[in-house]
Amino acid sequence: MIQADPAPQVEGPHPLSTLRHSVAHLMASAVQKLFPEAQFGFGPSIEHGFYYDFDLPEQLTDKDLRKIEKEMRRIANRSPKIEKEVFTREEARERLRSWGQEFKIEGLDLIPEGEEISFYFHGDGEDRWGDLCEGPHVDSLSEHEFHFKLQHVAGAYWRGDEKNPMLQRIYGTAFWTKDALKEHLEWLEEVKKRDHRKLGTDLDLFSVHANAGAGFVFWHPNLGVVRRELERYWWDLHTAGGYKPVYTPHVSRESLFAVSGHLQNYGEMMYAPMELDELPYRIKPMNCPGHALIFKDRGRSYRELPLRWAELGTVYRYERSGVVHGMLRVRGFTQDDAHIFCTPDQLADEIAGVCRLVDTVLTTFGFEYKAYLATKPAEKTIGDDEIWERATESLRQAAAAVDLELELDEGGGAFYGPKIDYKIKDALGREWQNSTIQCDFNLPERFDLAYTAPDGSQMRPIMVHRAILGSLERFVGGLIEHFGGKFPFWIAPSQVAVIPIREEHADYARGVAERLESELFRVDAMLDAGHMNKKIKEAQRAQTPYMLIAGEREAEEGTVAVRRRGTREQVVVPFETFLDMIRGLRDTKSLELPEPSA
RNA sequence: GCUGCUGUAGCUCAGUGGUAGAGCACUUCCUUGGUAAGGAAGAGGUCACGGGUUCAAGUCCCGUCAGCAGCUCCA
Repeated sequence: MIQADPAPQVEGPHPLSTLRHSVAHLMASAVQKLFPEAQFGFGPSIEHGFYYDFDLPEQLTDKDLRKIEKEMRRIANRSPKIEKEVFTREEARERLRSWGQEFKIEGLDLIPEGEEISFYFHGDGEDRWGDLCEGPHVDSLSEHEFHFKLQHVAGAYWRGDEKNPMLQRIYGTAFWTKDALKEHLEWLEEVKKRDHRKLGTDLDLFSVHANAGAGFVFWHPNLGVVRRELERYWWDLHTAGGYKPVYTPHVSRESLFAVSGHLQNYGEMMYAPMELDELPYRIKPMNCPGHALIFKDRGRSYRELPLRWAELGTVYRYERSGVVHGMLRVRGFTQDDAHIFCTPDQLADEIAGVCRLVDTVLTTFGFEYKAYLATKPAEKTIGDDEIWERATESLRQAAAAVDLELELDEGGGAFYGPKIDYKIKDALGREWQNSTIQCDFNLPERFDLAYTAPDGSQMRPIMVHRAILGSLERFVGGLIEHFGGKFPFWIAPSQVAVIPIREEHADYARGVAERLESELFRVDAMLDAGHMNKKIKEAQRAQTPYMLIAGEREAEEGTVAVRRRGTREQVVVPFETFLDMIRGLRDTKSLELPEPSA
């Protein structure tokens, strides 16, 4: 995963965000010049640039963007100053009305009473243009002091509400120097190359099919290997962590989801019922009801708790057609789900255990993450204040116990309990939620779960939902981008390519390949009569971590010429030395790809 | 779901209402090569799908499906 936009945030006379906001104004004035009927929405600076929303009589195309850029340059060439003017609310309203800017008038009404109301103007004569805006802005718009590019146009709802009309949004970016802009654009190209959808095709990892439906992922053998290694690792960790495997059906009677409440609260995300023997059945959107049924199957004692049950459970959810995205947002996916049934006293320890597990897994893949504590929402919650406070405190304690820093997400909890969410970043710098730890007071109540306490009374357990990878689809999609297709040795689809120099060396090469295979390494034995150079190229293309090239000398000495992914140099070492090295890489799940030392 | 764009060979993409194209990949033969493209020949197509306009549709129109950039919503 690309860590961050490497474009240097070159020090200009103002912060980059101020420049970008001013360029957004410049763009808006150019748009008004070209489309006098334009209505204006909002036009802020954003992480990598800026946008401005317009209501226009015609649909913009990329061609229009070039025209607008040209007009922006013409205006900027006159080095217009940007000037601020303070208005009273009534003056502002009057001005906006005279300009016929309905959206802006709505914007004016959003400004709280007592706050300063300002306009920013730039340009002279016919070019004069002003906008209701709190600023700040750069002093002047001279084209020699900054560089910009308009990137694309997209629809966006007025004030982000899908009930409102849709405006046209133009995205652009701006920097103080030409080099910084260039570097940013190159970074965007790099991001595109690492897109998991592109690599998914290039490396033969996965596919989706119009004929199967949007949002359903087909894992090809190469990615199947990655998944299987990941699952093996996951089960090893969970077995060691005291989790027991459970398996629950994909389809259940609808009444189960009425008990769990999913039908009422989550119904629009669920697939339509199917009828069997005149009863409605549903495909599961979550695994928790099944786990609750297992808990409830017999009486439970406090002596059994905590119970930790894990399932790689495949669920199906209806996602709106416009939101599906490669492997990152799909309609059928497998959660690395587990539920912990425990007493309130055990909660903090259990949470701490999960936090440790999350850290172990995310660190193994070199992910950086942030954790958020999501607390009780303002309304519509279940459970009394005391249990909320106690659970929230347990989450805090647990985090403190494992030195996990929590950012507060006030009121961001589920209606059924507080939670800790983890977020990692993808190649575009977008944050994706993967790991989550959620306390649930609701489901135990709905299913009337109980255990017998030491005093013989029936007590309600707390149920902790937790996922570490989130879903295998999203996590692996993230992994592809994180590593740019260059998987670490232990999960790489093909780990070692074996290439004889000439056909007569194929016997020695075959011996090498068979020895590797006997130790369960994944070997691409390229033993046919083709050209060595072609095989090297093919192994490079496939991102195979190591190539072993064997000719006469190697066959005589029992060595291999090792060529490491991403390099052109070879190191000749005894085959046994290489074997020892890769055993170590596999066993330690190393992220490194070292050169063997002779 | 909404706005806009796109859909031609495995991949990347040309294609002006009148015979379906290129490069790479693939197959076969030749080449026996010490670290990223040796040579020749061949095969490969429901131009996403359905309807319409037209003497004639990959090309124009409508619909459906899928993809892309966003908005909105989520693992």
